Amino acid sequence: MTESYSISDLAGEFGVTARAIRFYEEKGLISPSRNGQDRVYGRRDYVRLNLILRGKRLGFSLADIEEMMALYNRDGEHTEQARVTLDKSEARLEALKQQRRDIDETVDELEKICAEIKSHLKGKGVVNA
Amino acid sequence: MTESYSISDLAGEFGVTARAIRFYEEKGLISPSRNGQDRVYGRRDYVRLNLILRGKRLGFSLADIEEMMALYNRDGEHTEQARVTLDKSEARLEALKQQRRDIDETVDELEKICAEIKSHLKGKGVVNA
DNA sequence: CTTGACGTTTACGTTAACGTCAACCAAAAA
DNA sequence: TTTTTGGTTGACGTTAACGTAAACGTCAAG
Repeated sequence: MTESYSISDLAGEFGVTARAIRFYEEKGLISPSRNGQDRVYGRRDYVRLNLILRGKRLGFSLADIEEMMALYNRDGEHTEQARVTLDKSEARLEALKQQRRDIDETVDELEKICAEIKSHLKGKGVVNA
Repeated sequence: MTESYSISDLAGEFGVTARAIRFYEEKGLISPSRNGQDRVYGRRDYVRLNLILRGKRLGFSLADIEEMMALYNRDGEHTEQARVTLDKSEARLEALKQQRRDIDETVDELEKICAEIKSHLKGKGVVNA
């Protein structure tokens, strides 16, 4: 009952190629178990792949994504290491918030453009949406 | 008084290399005028460079950015072309909104991590921020 | 039994976005 | 006048993130 997936299951689910998935493994971002020679992906791998793709949508490099995922894997928490993790997390947060500001600006501008075009198209029976 | 900049002025202002700026020009994203052989950047170039860099922070490719900037340059607006522009704008908007959702999720997760670490570091006099 | 469908590894190819010279010109400063 | 300082055009180098192809194993269906 421990849900498992083949490589093409995952490729299908997430809309990526098997090659890409193997590549992420090669980079150490996921580590599926094996059934003989074949890769077997479990819940953990599924979640990680999801995180990877979200990171990609945000424009992060795989190296960035690896670092971010490491932040989730805090274990024993030695004090010194915890501080490092905290600093990295806060740096990431700053970058993400800058990104959100950038998005907000861009969205506003694009929405204005859309509005203008729509009003331009008005009175022409061209609007179908 | 028509404010103008040298290539290193811009490079300094935006924290990019002159090489990068020339590269953007080579790709047709900006087109400064010339004073003899030297490039002279005006207000328009300044604004465009700003848009380029914002696009980059959002993880867009230069080709994407070029397309987005073209959306701003609507001119005579032939009806048919206007529809194309509208469709493209709306597609971009969708992608941006997805990106915003991704950011919100990631920010939430990172903030939780920060909070946990902070509480872990409490009672240890290690918190300096 | 052989033909797919699906999986594997190994390895070279590709594109984007610059970095890094080299070799040059021109004006300003020493 | 020689030397900076800042700019220019090639042209080749580099890294990331896969794509693509070759060559092979495996198991179920025809």
